[in-house]
Amino acid sequence: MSPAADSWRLSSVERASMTEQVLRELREAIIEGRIAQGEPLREVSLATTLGTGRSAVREAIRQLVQEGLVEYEPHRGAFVRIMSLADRLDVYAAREAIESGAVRRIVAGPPVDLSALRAALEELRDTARFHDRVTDAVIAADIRFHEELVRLAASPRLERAQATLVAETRMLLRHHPVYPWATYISDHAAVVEALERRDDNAPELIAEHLRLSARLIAGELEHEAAGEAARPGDEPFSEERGRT
Amino acid sequence: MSPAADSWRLSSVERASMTEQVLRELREAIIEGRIAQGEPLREVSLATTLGTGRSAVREAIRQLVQEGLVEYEPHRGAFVRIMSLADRLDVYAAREAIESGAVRRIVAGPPVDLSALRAALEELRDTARFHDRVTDAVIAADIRFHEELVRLAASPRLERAQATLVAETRMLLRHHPVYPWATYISDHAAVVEALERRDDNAPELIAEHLRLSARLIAGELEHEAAGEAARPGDEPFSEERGRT
DNA sequence: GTTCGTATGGTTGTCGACAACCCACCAGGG
DNA sequence: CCCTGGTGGGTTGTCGACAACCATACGAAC
Repeated sequence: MSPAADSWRLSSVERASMTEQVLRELREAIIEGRIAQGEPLREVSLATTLGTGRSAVREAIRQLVQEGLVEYEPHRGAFVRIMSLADRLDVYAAREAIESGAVRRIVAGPPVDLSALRAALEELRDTARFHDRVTDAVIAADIRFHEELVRLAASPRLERAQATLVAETRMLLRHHPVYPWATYISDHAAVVEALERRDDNAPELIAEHLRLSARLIAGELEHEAAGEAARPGDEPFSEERGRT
Repeated sequence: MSPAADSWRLSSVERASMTEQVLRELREAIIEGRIAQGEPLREVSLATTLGTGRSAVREAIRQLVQEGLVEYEPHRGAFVRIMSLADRLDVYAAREAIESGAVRRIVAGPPVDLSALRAALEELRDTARFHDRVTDAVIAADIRFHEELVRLAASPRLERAQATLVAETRMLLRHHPVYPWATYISDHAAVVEALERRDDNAPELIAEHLRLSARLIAGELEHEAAGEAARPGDEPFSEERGRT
């Protein structure tokens, strides 16, 4: 009955189900752009190339639909979602609602332990210090910080809502224009400090941070919109601008 | 090539896939409490009773997991989620973030057409007038209003986030204590009026409305928590209090 | 030329079968 | 008595097969 006789504290090893593996593989492939936007995801084709059955692929695709990376049309199949400018802005609009809502909840509720968030901030600082551009490590640290932030609100449903936006966020960050580093770090630090003071302005700080990111994304693409000039907010972002 | 030769404007009739039918059936059964909380959802059993195969049931269950009605443990199966008091409060906490975020977006953005929202409000008024207690019709009208509200924010991702909370909301409303009707209607009306004035206080109004609902739910159950007094926020809400 | 019907290849929707797995039970040894 | 190891029933994980379906191309009739 001694529940803690295993004092080595080992992290539970988890076997990955077939669906899980396929899910990860497809998600990474889409985020990294190895599968182009608009491309169809054929079940049998993917199943054979991944060396698995259709069921696993099907379930993985269903999950990717939830994450917004894939679009599904009944009897027609799944397609890698084409992210219009409006879509990219919407990711940040939704994140603004969720994350600022979470922060609002944190400052309104009882005091919370901020150590995990501070640690995430430090890691973000260090990672950014060693990378002069937006690498996967920086992206991971950034996501981590925002996840830790929402976690403090102690709302499983807000966490879930945020989780469905993580994949899209990662995708966008990969194509993010250079963020002014000083501002980037200080934005995050400001949020932490505001939380330490239990400042009512904290929700607005995180919101403003996200709005800035959104504006950068919109700004980067302005010349594209100017080039086509037809229907702004409808062009996929160019993965291969300048290639071939 | 004349795309509008069919001037009758008929609403697209949609055949329901097997999965869709199973999904609806299970969802209603859970919301109405015909399947008790904690009850396991066995795939073969459900498949045979519903006269379908396991695939349909499986996919439906996956969707219900997303909607928060069902909990899933790998290799163990699916179980109707047991909603603790904390869970019920969390539904409203998440809704507060999403809906007040949506309203914040509406008042910050360009003016929008409020006619649909006004219509929803009227319908809510009329429905409530003819029902002295919380019926399915009232619930539907309420949900409709809040959906219309978020819709005005023109954010697909916020709509999606809200959609995942609709099922749980319906479930909670069915067991909602009597809401003071006058306040109930005026709360909604106040939001619409604030939007008409493009009032900065509109987000706070909807947030307060949701907080009131949450408090009512918490209040109703206080004596239960007092009765057990052990771990508050962990008891499922009693479907059969006073029966048999 | 346009419209309709029809054939056809490829894809998804749905199903049942088999393997992998979890869990409760029981027997045996310390 | 407690722990270990094995066993069996029931459930999920995964797969391939067949049916239903969609889109296109190709004629035929007007």
